[in-house]
Amino acid sequence: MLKSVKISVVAELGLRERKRQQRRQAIEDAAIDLFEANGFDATTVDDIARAADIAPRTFFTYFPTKEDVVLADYAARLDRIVTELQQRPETEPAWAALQAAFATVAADYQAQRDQLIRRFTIMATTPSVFARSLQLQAGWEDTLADTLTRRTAAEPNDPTPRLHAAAALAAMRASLQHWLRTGHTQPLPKIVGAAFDQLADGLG
Amino acid sequence: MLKSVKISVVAELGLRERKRQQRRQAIEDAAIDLFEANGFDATTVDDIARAADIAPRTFFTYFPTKEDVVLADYAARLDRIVTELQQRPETEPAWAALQAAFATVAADYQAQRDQLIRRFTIMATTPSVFARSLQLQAGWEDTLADTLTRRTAAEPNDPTPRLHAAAALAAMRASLQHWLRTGHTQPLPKIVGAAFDQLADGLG
DNA sequence: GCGCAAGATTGCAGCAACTGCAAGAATTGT
DNA sequence: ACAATTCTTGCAGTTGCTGCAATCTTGCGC
Repeated sequence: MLKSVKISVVAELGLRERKRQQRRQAIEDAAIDLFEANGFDATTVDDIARAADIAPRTFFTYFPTKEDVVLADYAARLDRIVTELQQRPETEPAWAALQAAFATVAADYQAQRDQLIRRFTIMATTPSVFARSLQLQAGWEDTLADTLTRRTAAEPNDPTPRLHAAAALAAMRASLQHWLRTGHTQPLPKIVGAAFDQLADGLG
Repeated sequence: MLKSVKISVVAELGLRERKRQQRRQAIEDAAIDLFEANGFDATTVDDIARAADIAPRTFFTYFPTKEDVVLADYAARLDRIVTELQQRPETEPAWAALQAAFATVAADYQAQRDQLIRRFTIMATTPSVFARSLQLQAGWEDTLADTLTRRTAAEPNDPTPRLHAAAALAAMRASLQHWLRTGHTQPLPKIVGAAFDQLADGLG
């Protein structure tokens, strides 16, 4: 009976898939706890496996690298931005559309504040994790640039979309850093909005 | 006699230092050749050591990671930018000063075209090298933001200098990518200048 | 020139991330 | 209940990178 309730609520996921998600969550939780307690580098994959009650080998069927545990839902975030971007009216200028898309992500961040701060803190203090996040962001830049190129019907080699994408990500990154440094007192969407405005108005 | 000539020309470096630089160069050359021939990942440090005629262990007294061979003089480049930036008149607006500083680096790049293209090509096709370069650039961003903060006498928590630094690096990166993609036909300084202008004029 | 101090190279042993492979266990549809 | 599919796991191996201690090379004062 419990089962039938769950199934009806959870949109009919098989036992397999449900277990998989549970396990993934268990690994994440165990890993983040260990990273906070002992530091990222001092925590081995074997440690995580022990804490999450799986075989060490199994870890790598859930995450490609140790770093990716910290950045678990980065990929989903990009999808979100691209979707928002594509839903913006075609007549809107590229930069305004970007600003709107990033505003929703900033709101997401703000809503999941505590979750994210734990992860960002690990990221900010662990070079290898930080490097991995930059690598993922570079992938975002490519995708965003492509999306903008298509949106604005620019020539394939026009550098403008890429510059827009790069500037937007830079604004987001600078804003996040400022948000964390100032103890996340101001609301993140406001900071991000201000950064975008500053770039829109020109830096000269 | 050859020796005495060399010494007088090379500003009197000791035998020790000269040998060190030769060896470093030998490692770099051997490594880049192997990377191009077989790919970065398929080349082991042992391979490089063998080709450069050193012990494997010695490699790591010259380069902290395998990736750093490809990015050998990245650090020197940052010094260059910061020095240029500090020599700009204090009255000049921050963005204009940044533009001038990056213009000289763009000219350097253009001058060392062939050398750099080999390295950039490896970088662009090897995720781990690319990640490492982003990591180094993040360090630049910190240094540049600090320099600008001091220059403009901004409050320590003012996000503007960081935004400027991030935007400048984004412009440089986007320009470089465009330069490479278009077969480095246009002069790099021109591309970089245009990107800076675009940001100066505003993206709105 | 000679010998001693400083610095560089090297070999060894070891750790940890990650991979391919194949055997065994669980889950699924019938 | 059985067969097919998929997932977990153990094993063995590769590679990057590190600390340490021995050995060799260079620099320098005499």
